[in-house]
This record gives sequence, C-alpha cells and structure tokens, in this order.
Amino acid sequence: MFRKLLENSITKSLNRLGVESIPIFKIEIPDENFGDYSTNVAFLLAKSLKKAPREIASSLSRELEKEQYIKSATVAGPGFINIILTDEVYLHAMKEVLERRFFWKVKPETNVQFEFGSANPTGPFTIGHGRQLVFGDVLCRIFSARGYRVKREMYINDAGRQIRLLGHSLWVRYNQLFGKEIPLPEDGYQGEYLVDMAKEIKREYGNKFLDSWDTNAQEFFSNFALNKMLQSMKETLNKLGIEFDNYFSEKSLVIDGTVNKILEILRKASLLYEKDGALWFKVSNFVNDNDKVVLRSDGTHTYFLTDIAYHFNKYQRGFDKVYNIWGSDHMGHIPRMKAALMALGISEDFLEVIIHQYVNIKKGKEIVKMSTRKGTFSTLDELIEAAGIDATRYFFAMFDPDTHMLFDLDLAKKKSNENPVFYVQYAHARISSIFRTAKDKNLHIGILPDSYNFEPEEKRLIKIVLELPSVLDSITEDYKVNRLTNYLEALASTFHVFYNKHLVADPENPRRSTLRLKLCELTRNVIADGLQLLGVSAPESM
RNA sequence: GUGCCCGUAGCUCAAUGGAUAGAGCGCUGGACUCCGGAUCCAGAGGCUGUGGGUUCAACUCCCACCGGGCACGCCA
Repeated sequence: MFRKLLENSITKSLNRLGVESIPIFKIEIPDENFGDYSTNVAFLLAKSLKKAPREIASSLSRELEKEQYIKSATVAGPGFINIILTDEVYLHAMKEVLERRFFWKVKPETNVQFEFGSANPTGPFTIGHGRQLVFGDVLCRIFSARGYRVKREMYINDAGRQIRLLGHSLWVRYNQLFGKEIPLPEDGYQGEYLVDMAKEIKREYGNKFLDSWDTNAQEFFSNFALNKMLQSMKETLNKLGIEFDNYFSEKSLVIDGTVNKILEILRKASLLYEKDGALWFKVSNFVNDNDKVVLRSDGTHTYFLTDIAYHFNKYQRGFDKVYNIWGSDHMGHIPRMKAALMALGISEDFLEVIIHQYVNIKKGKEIVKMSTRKGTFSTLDELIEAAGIDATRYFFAMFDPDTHMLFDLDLAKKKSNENPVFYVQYAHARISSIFRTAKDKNLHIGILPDSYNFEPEEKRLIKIVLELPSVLDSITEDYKVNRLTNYLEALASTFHVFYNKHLVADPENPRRSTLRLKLCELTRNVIADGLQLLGVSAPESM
C-alpha cells in the first residue's frame, strides 16, 4: 500500500524534474533511525543524468516533500532518500486494511497445475518426501492467494519395473511366512512393511499363491501392494492436511493410447531412430543433451516415454502453465522433458520445474542415508507422531528449498522451543488473550480516532502488516516459501516488542485502547492468515 | 571429467546488489505486584570457504580454485 503510493510519487516527482526514462528502483524499509522508507533511485539515475547521486537525491527529496502524506524526505549517505510518512497516512492505511479483511488476496485469473509428491508407490512416505509434500502444498496455497487457480496433482507410477519388483518382493515375503527360503530379488524391496502386508495376504488367502510365480501372481501381488501403499499414503496426506485434486495413473496413459499416440507423432516428425534394438528419441535435436531410449529392446516403454505422454495430456487439459516439483536427483530429467515438449510443438515455458534439495537425517550423532529399497528410512508418519502436524509442516516450510537441510530427529521429538512455530503461534494466542482481557475489563472498542500520535512500535507493526502481499509475490517468483516463515517470525517479534512496551487494554484511555486493539486485530488476522497459508493452526490459547 | 545446488556465529538457518551481515537454540547477566515470562532487554560469539574481477556499493553478480551434495542408465 505504502509502497505503491511512494512508487507513484517518486515517478511523478521525477517527471516533474524532467526525467523521462526511470529505471526500476527499490523501496526499502531501512533501519528505523533513517526513516520509514528509503529508495535507491538516485544511484540508478546518476549515470544517465551525469549527475552525482546526492545532487539528484536532494532535488528529488524537495519534490517529494510537496506530497501531503510525506512528513519529510532527506538525503543520507552517498545518495539514499529517507522518507518519513505522516501519522495521518498510517491511520488511513489501518482503516483500509481493517475494511478489507483479506487485503492480500487476488482474484484468480490463471489456471495452473502443480504436480508434486509423485514418489514411487513402493514404500511409505519418508521424511524426505515430507519436505516436498509440505513445500508443494504451501506453494499451492500461496499461488492460490495471488491470482492463480491451482490444481494439485500426484502422478502415480503404477506401471513399469519398480511395481513388478515390489510385487515380486511381496510374493517372496509371503512365501517366507511359510518357511520357504526364497531370497528377495536383487534390487528388491527390503522394508518391513512388506512383511506385514504378506501376513495380511496369508490371513486372507492362506496358501493359495504358495510356490507359484506366474503372470497371475505377478498381477495380484503388484496390485495388492500398490493399493495398500496408496491407501496408506493417502492416510498420511490426510493427516498432514494435504489434499490432491487428482491422482493420475501412469498406466492409464498406456491403456488409453496416449503413449502410442506420442510415438506416432514423434515418428512422423522423424525424431525417432533405432539403435541396438531400442528406439531412441532425438533429444539432441532440441537441447544440449544425449538422445534417450523411449522403447527398450524388449519392447517395453521407458519412464521417459510415459512422462512425455503425461505432459502432453496436461497440455491438452488446457492449463496455462504447469509446475513440477522434483527432488534434485531428477534435475537431469529437465532438458529431456523440455526437448520433448518442443518436439510436440508445445512452448517450453508451459512447464516450469522447481527443484528442491534433499533432507539429511541426523539420528543421534549419525547422518543417515535414506533408501526405500534398502528399508533404511524414517517415515513421515513417525515424524508427525513425534513432532505433531504444526511443527512438522512449519519445519519443512522454513528452509530455503535450495538448501541441503539437516533434520535432527532427536530434536524434532523433543517438541522444544527449538521450533519457531511456537513463537509465532504464541503471538496469536497472546493477542487472543488480550481481547478476552479487554472484554473482562468491559472495554468498549469504538471506531478509530481521526488523529493519533503513533509510537515507533505501532508504526513498525503497521508497516510490517502491509508487507504480506509483496512477500507472497516474491514467493510466486522464486518459490522460496521460507520467506513466509521469516516474515511471520518478524511480525511476531514486532508484536512481542510492541506488547512488552505498551499497555493495550487500558480503561483509563479508551481512545488509545481502541487504536491499539485495532492494531492487535490486524496483527492477529495476518498471523492467522499466514499460518493458514502454511497449513499450521493458529491457536487462541496454548 | 561435464552440468546444477550448497558453503554465513559453537549448532540449525536468514539477509528483492544497499547504510553497522541478522534470528533461534546454547552460554552470561537482567525485566514493570497492569493485558499470557513459550515474552522482552543487554552481553559474548563473524576475514560471509580461498583468491581475483565488475560496481558509487558485493554474502548476493562474473572468473578460477577448495570442500560437500545431486545428476550424467535400455532406473524412476
């Protein structure tokens, strides 16, 4: 709000000074001793105007001071302009935000899809998956708030070798229950969860599948494992408060002929060739990468091929843009997918891949490598159980996705103040409590006064509350959801400082109390909304 | 070897190219018999991996190197 206002004033003032082409400049909230806001525009103009930054700043500041709402604009340092706003405009901003409860929301105009959490359904979600799931969900919530109509989708890799391997591993476990000494297949899944599943089959079907490994058994065991896995994965998602709009089956792309259609299109475009008995796609025609196999020499299709079909399908569904969230291990897949899109005549901008780094787990003093296949992992369920949903979600959201975060399991289990989620929630609970107190004191909350002398702590609170929209916008640009947790922590801190210094509900001074209570209301709204965007609860008391 | 990500306080992490690099935890010492002490205030703790460069200004951008991670499959 203030930013827009200042931006316009600076542009207008410069125009009055005869400056035509105005560079993209910044408005920042500087150290409070300098002012309310500051701008660097004078530096950026120095070269084109062939004048010293301070000189430009000084004439600009004189223009700015003509604005009603600017109390002062002064030149500082090598050419910053520090601006102090009037109390009236602060009051005005408060009114506006109070009238528009969801002032940070933008009407949706763009149809986008986010695909994330698309792990192989070959084992329970691990803590590693937790990061992607929460990250994806929070991104979706933020995009939804800023002008996007968002669909969440999870791709289910229910076709192919891994699922066959999973079924076979389950069949082996099942046989082992009958005392058969059959070893797990090489690369088989070693996790305990398959033993539990095998017991279930034994209970229900007895020895029906004993010793017989054929296509029927393959089908049965693969499907059984798959369905069980999906079911338990959905339970976990449910617990975490994540809801997908659609679960998309890889297999369906084979059944409905999309995969063959892709082959046909590519063949017609002369983008396929045979080598060593396999069928290759000319990735190198489009990007600097090696050609890739789409059909193996045994006739089966690769994951790459179905993924091309999948993205073709997404395109046909009419999204303006689709986002894929992948772990860093899939980075190599990006150029190939872009090549495939181009081959199909789809703009490469249609697909945006967001990469995040993986989570390292610290157990005791050891850093553990997680592997679903080897069965060495800590499940997301265990974490949720130990740390709770709020802490789990907040924790995953609070790291820059590019960072290789270290997850200390023992710490998470302690439920200590280590997690800043409590800090933010406490501010919310505290404000709620103030309103209870105000009621007990029979304090009448009237309307905002027409004029008011703001304390620095009060102005700080208003300024930071107004920042929410631009924080959310930055996130839609660089996907760093931790900007939101940083913001909420700063907001909570600003509030706590304010609270410690000033009495809010004071029957002796109803006018001031009204203003401060309104200020609390604003703060509480934004904290609640911010936490809501993170999927974290905002308790009235704790 | 090639490409991408990371390297910031003892630990975990912040910092749209801006002024004195910040939080939390841990450590030391404090806080109103008025609204929640899960809070607040103060202190100790840093050659932002190393060396160059661009810029009025570099943790941030560019180059080289060092260290860690990931990827370079007829795996997904």
